[in-house]
Amino acid sequence: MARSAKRARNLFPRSGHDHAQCVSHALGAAAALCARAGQRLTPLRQRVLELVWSSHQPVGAYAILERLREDGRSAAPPTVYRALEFLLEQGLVHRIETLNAFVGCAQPGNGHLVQFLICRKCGAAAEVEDRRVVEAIGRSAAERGFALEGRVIELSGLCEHCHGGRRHEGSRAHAG
Amino acid sequence: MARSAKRARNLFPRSGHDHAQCVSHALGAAAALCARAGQRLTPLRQRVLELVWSSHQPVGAYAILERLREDGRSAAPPTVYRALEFLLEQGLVHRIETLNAFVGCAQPGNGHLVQFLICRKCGAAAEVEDRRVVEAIGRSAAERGFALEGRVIELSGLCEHCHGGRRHEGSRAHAG
DNA sequence: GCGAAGATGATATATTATAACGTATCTGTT
DNA sequence: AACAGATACGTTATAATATATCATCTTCGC
Repeated sequence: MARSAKRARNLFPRSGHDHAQCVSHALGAAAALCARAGQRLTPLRQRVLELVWSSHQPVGAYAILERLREDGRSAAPPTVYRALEFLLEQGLVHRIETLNAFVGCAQPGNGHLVQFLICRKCGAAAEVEDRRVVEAIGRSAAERGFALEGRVIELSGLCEHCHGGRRHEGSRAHAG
Repeated sequence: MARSAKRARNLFPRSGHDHAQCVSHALGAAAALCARAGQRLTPLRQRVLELVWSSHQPVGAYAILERLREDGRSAAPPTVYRALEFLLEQGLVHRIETLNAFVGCAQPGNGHLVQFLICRKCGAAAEVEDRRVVEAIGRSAAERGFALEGRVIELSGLCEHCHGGRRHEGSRAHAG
């Protein structure tokens, strides 16, 4: 299934990781996807995407707005929200409901059904796509006669770097 | 065990159901729980709880505020938010993140880990507690070295009453 | 009744998000 | 190149949601 390579990816990158590469990878993928979809990744939209990717912590719309103004642009809330709306539609960013904030999509173009792990200490949000979770939720909804359309699954806690590296309590997994 | 009786409960009550009973049941359970916990369910808090329970649709804080004012009370946003904070702490109401709104807890005092099914047509939110979903999520987090603390699981779609009674269709879904 | 803790009142403001309308830019066609 | 329609962006105003702060009142244990 060629999944093992993907699992090796760092969910919560270490603070020392090469973040410039995260950004350039995301921007490259976005450009490719928009080109394929016939959508216009304008300079403004690209810049907003870049700002969303400025870290692995979800970013608020007004934080993005400030940064745009620091760029010297004239920008107002709709400037940011419209760009974000576009990026959400293209699947390039996700909205984190519990934070009213936005984070770059780690696997754009996958048509994925994702969950988020959100560390309350470092603030980072990791995108996870666990088939078993998606299936359990799908079954749960179906059994109750509910025609499922959208899923918001946001899990808070402490990431691997923020809780002393102790392994979880209760399940058998080796990981890493 | 002894779950089957509970499963018979209507997730999404019919429009014709006896809602007064939902409310009085909720208020009674709340009074009992607060008494046991040594917490004060003041008239204001009780009234806010009653307003949250005014339907099975999540209610916004400002809608509650208006109703309080219609009661003749002097009320301001903090009035409502403080009461809601109390009710959330006691597990008597839930916050629906995707709606910025609040809904009564169907099973208070259970220490439950719940999911919500939210109908985009009728607006009702049903509280679900599916062990398999909770377990799948717990395993997913644990395998990734994430110390799970909080779960927000909000599923949108059409409830049994709003999609013609058809049973689910394989649950194909959109990207995020 | 007294003092401390808790709850509410009241004012102000912060934060997040959208409506509405005008202008500019891009795209495809002639 | 000129045009027309569609799309994107600028701008102003305002809506919707949430919290900070301090004063007052109530309740509870003593």
